[in-house]
Amino acid sequence: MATRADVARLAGVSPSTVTYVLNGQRSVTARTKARVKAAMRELNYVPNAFARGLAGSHRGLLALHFPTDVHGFTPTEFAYVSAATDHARKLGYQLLLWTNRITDVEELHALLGQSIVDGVLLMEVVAEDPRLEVIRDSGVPFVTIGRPDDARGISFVDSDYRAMLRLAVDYLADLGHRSLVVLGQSTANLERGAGPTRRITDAVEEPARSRGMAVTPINVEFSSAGGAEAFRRLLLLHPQPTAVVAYNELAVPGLIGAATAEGFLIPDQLSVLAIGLSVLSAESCTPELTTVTPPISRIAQRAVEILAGAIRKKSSEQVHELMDPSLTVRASTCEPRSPADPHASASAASRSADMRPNGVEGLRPSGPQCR
Amino acid sequence: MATRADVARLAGVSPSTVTYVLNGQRSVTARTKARVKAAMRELNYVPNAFARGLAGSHRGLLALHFPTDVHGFTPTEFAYVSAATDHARKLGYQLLLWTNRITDVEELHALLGQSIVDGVLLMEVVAEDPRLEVIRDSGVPFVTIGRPDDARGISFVDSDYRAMLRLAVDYLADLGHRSLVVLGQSTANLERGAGPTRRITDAVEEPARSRGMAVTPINVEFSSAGGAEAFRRLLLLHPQPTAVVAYNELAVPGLIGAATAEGFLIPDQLSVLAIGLSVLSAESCTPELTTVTPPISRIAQRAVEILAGAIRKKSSEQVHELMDPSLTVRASTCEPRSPADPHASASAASRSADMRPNGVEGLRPSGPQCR
DNA sequence: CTGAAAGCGCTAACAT
DNA sequence: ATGTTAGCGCTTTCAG
Repeated sequence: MATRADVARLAGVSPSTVTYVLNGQRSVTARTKARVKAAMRELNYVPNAFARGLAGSHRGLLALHFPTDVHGFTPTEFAYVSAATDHARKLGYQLLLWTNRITDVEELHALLGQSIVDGVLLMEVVAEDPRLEVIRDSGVPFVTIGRPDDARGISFVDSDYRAMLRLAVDYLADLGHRSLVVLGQSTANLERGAGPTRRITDAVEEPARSRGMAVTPINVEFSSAGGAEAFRRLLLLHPQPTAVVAYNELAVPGLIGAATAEGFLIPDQLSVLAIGLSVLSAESCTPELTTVTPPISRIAQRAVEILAGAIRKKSSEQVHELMDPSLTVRASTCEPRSPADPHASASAASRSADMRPNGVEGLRPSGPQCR
Repeated sequence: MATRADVARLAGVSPSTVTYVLNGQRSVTARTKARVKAAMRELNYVPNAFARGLAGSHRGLLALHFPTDVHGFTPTEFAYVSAATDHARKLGYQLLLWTNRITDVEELHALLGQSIVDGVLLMEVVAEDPRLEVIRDSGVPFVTIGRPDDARGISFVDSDYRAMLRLAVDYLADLGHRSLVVLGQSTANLERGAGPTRRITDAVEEPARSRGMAVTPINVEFSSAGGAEAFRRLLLLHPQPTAVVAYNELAVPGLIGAATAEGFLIPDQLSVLAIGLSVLSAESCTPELTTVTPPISRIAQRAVEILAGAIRKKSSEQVHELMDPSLTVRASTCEPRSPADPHASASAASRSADMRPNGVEGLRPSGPQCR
C-alpha cells in the first residue's frame, strides 16, 4: 500500500501538498497538481481511512439503523438501503448496518459512544421513537427516513402521504369506485405506534370526503396471513368495497390469494392499489400491482445528502422534506364491474356471502384480467 | 472522550498496561487490573477504533457483500444479515454492507483496495462467481455463505442440500405422494449460473429414485408472477404432481395464489413444501408453510466465526461446513387426497383440465385445510 | 503557493 | 509484571 509520503516523494513535493490536492483546501498550481495526480495514479494510492479518522474529524462512516422489530425487511426496504449505500459511497462514505430492536436503546447508546460514525440514518421511524432521544443526546448528526409525530429538532425525508392518498383516491374515484378499504399495518404489538399507517388513515379522509367515497380502515399483521385475514374482514362489510388501498407490502399477496380463492376476480371485482412499493415488488405480484409510490432512491439519496451536509457544516439547521409520489397503473386496478352473476349485485342490501360467485365461471387463471 | 492516557493516569499505571488489561496479551496482576478497570469505568472509556486500526492490524470492520442482481433481498436474507451483524458485534466487529452488482468487479476491487475491512462475507454466491478471483487476489480473508462450483481455496458455510432434499422427499413419500415438482429459480438472465437451484435439482434425484417418485423440475423467475407461471406449467403435466418442493421464496405466494384461484385446495390437492425459508417467511404465508430449512442464524454465526478465526490466525486453512437441515411441518402439506369430484381421478390418462373441480364445493377459504 | 512539524490514540517491540 | 517508546498515515497549524 502506497502512503501519502510515497506519493509526495515521487511527485517531488511535500506530503502536505498531496493532502491539499486531494481535498482542495488550499490552492495548488496546476502543474504540481498534475504531477501529484500522476504520482497517485502510478502508485495506485488510496488514502488510509483510519489515519484520516484519527487525525481529522472525518470518519468516512455512516450508520444505517434498521430496527428488527417494527416490521420485516422487505425487498422495498432493500431498495432504500441499497440506494443509500450507493449514494453514500459517492459522497465518500461507507454504510454500517446496525440492526437492533428499536427498544434496545442501551445498545444504540453504546454504538454511538464509540463515535466511529460521522452520522446516522434512521429507518422505520415510529410515532414515538425511543431512538431519537438517545441519538439526539449523543450529538451525532442524524437524519430520519420517515418521521416521528414530533419532528422538532430533527431532519427527515419522508413520503408525502397526503399527496399519495389524494393521487390514489382520485384515481380510484375517476375509475368509478364509490368506496374503499384502507389496508394498514396493525400496531398491536408495537406500543410506540407506527407512524405511516396512522398517517395514511388520516390522509385518506379529506380526499375521500371530497370525492364522496366511503372508507373503511382494516389493519392487520405485516404478513401474507394478515392479508388473508384482511380479506375475511372485508367480506363482512356492506356495502362491500370495490377497491383496496394497501399499505402493507407483505399482506398484499395474502389478500390477493384469499380473494382469488373466493372467486373474486382481481381487478374486476376488487381493485388493489398498493402504496409505497418498489417497482420490483409491484411487478412481482400477480396481477402486477398498480401503485402510488414515493421516489425511493431519491428519498434515500436526499437523506444521505442532508446528513453529509449536516456533518460538514456542523450546522444543526433542520431539513424537512416530503417527496412527491407518482402513480403507476399496472394490472391490479380497473373500473368496478358487476359480475355477470345476478346474485352478486352491488346493492347495499345484499348479504356479503352473496358476493361469492357460485358457478365455475368464477374460476379463471389469476393473471391480469383487465387492461 | 477519555483516552487511554487518561485511564493510565487515573489508575497510576503506564498507558501500555491499560492496553494489556484490555486485550490480555500479557499477564497483569489482579490488583492493577482491578484498578485499571475501575478507572476505565469511571471515565467511561471506549478505545478509539481508528487509532486501533491505524496502529494495529485489527480494523474491527467486516464487509458483507450482497449482490443486487442475483435475486431480490427477502426477509429470509435479512435473517442471515441480521444474525451476522449480531454475531460480528459479539466478536468485536461492525458490519459494512456492500451492495454492487455481482459483475461489478471493479467496484469491489476498489472497495477492497482501501483495506478498511479485516475480512469479507460473501452472500448469494453463484456457480462461477466473478467476485471470488478479485477477492482472492486482494489477500483479504473471506468466507462465503453458499458456495461456488469450485470451492477449492475458499472457506464456506452452506446448507446441506442433499440432506435437505432427502428430508423433504422422505417426508412427502411417507405421506404417500408419488410424484413432485421441484420449483427452482430461473437463471435465464444470470449467465454465471445460480448454484442452489442446480444443486437442489441434483440432490433430489437420489432420494426420489429410492422412493420411486417422479420428479419434474420447473424453474421460474424469483417473483410472485414466477409462481403463477409455475402453476400454469404444472397444469400441463400428467400425471399431475401432488406435491411441490419449492426453492423460490417469492414464487411461493404466487404459486399458492394461482393454485387456489384454480380451485386447487392446498394442501389437499397440492402439497407445498418450501426449502430454505426463515420462520417468519414460512409463517406469513396462507396456509403456513411446511419447510425444510437450514439453521439460518447458525450458518451466519459460523461464517462470522470462521472469518474471525482466519483473520486472527492468518492461517489460510479452509473450512467447509454443511449445516444440517430440519423439517418443520406446518399447514401446507398433507397426504394426497383425491377430490370428491370423479373427474379428478389421479389416473395418468386424465387430462389436466379435468383436474379442476367444477362445482362450488371447491370454493373455500384458503386457510389451513389440514392438520 | 508550499514546506515543516506537531499531534490524533493506539499497538507492539523493546526495555527493565 | 510493568514501563518506555517508536511509529501507523493522515490533518492542520504555523512558517516561510
